Amino acid sequence: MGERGRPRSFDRANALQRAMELFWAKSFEGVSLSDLTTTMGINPPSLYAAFSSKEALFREAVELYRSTEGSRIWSCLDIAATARDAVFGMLRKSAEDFSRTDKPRGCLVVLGALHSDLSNTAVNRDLADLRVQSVMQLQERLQRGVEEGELSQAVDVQAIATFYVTVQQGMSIQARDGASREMLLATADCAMVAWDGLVAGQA
Amino acid sequence: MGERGRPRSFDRANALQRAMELFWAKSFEGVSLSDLTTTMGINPPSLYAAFSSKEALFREAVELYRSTEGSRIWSCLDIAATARDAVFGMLRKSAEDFSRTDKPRGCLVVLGALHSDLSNTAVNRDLADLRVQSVMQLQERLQRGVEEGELSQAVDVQAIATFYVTVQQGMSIQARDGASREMLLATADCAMVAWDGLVAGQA
DNA sequence: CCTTTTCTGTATCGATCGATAAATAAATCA
DNA sequence: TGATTTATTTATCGATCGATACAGAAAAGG
Repeated sequence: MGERGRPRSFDRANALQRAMELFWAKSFEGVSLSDLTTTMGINPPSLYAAFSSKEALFREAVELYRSTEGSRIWSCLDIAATARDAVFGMLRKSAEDFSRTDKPRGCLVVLGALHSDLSNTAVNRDLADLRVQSVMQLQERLQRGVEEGELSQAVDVQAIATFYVTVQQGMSIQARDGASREMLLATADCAMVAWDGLVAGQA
Repeated sequence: MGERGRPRSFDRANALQRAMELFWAKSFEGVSLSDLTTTMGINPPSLYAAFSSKEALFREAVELYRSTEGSRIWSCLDIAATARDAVFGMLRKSAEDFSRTDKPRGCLVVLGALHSDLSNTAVNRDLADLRVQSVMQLQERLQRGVEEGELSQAVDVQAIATFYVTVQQGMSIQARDGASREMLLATADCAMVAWDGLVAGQA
C-alpha cells in the first residue's frame, strides 16, 4: 500500500511555513496567488493540489501559527503558578515575540483578516472567533485563580480578561507601527500596575 | 467670475461622507471603485473629476474622519482640566463612539489600512503617522500635567502615553469583534485603575 | 511491457481591479 | 447666437485577481 502516482517534488511543510509568514506579514487579502507561488517556489496547480484553495491554505497557516508562535504566547496560562504570573507572562511574551527582528511584527490572528470582504467572510469570522476564544481562555485562567483562593470571588473576571486581551491586541498595532521591544515591555508593565487594584475585590 | 462649465450634479460633501463611512467600515483595500460609485451615487468619471483618485479620496475621507469622529475622541485632551481627566475622557469617548449602532465600529485610523500593499504604501504610512501622532499628542498633554505640577517629574510620560494609546487601539479590535459598550467602558475603567500607580513617580 | 495514478509546467480562464476615452449635456462668456 | 468650459453617461482599457484545462512526466500495480 505504497504511495501511488508521481511524488510531490516540494516540501509541503516548508511551503506552508513560507505561506504562513507571508500571510502574517501581509494579511489574507494582502497576499495574492502570485505572491504565494513565488514565495513557496511552486506553480498554482501544485498549490491547489496540496492545499485546495487560498482560503484553505490560510486556515492551515493560522493553525500552524497557533501551534508555534501563538502557543509561545498563551502557554504560560497553563504553566504559570498564579493568575498574575499568567497575565504578566502573556503580556511579556507578546511584547517579545511581536518585536522579533526575524519575524513579522504583531499577531497573525489580530492582523490577518480584520475586514470582512465578500470573498473572506469565513476567514474573517474564524479569526474573530479565535480572538474571542483568547478572552475566554484568559477569563478561565482568572476563574481558576478565584477557585484556588488567589483572587476574591468579587473580582470581575470577564472585565479583567477583556482588559488585558485589549492591551495585548493593541500591542499588535503598536508593533506594526514600529514600537521598540522596550516600549512594548513598558506597556506590559504599565498594564500590570493595575493588577492589585483590579483584584482588590471591587469591580 | 462665476462658475464656468456644467455644474456638478451631486453634493460633493455628501458623497465624501458616504465614501468615508465605506472606508471606515471596510478599509482602503476592502473598498472597490464599484463599491464607491454605487454608494456615492455617481459614475467613475465623476469620482475622478471630483477626487482625483481612490487614494486621494481616501485621504480626504481620513481628514473628514479626523475633523469629526476623531475630534470628538481627542478634543478632551485640550478641554479636560487634569491629565487624568484627559486620559479617562479619551478612553470613555472611544468606548462610546466605537460602539455606536449607527456607525462602523472601531477607528478608521487604526483599521483603515493596516497592511502595506504595493498599491497603498503611502496611505498605510499616513495612517501609521497619525497613530504615532496620537501617542505624541497624549504625551504632550501628560507633559503639560508635569509642568503644571499635577504629575511628578519622575513620571515616564512616554510609557504612560503609549500604554493608554495601546489600550485605545486595542479597543478598536474589540469593538470590531462585537464587544458591548458596557464592556468597552469597563476596559476603560480597568485601564484607569493603573493611573495612581503610574503617576506615583516610579516608572 | 502497459495501465493507472498523481504531480508538474505552460498557458490561460472569466471576473474584477483602478482608471479613462469618447461623445454628449449643461452651464458661462463673448 | 456661437464658442468655451466643465460634468455626465456609456463603454470600455490593460492589469491583476483566484482558480483551471491540458498535456507531459514520474511514480506504483499488474
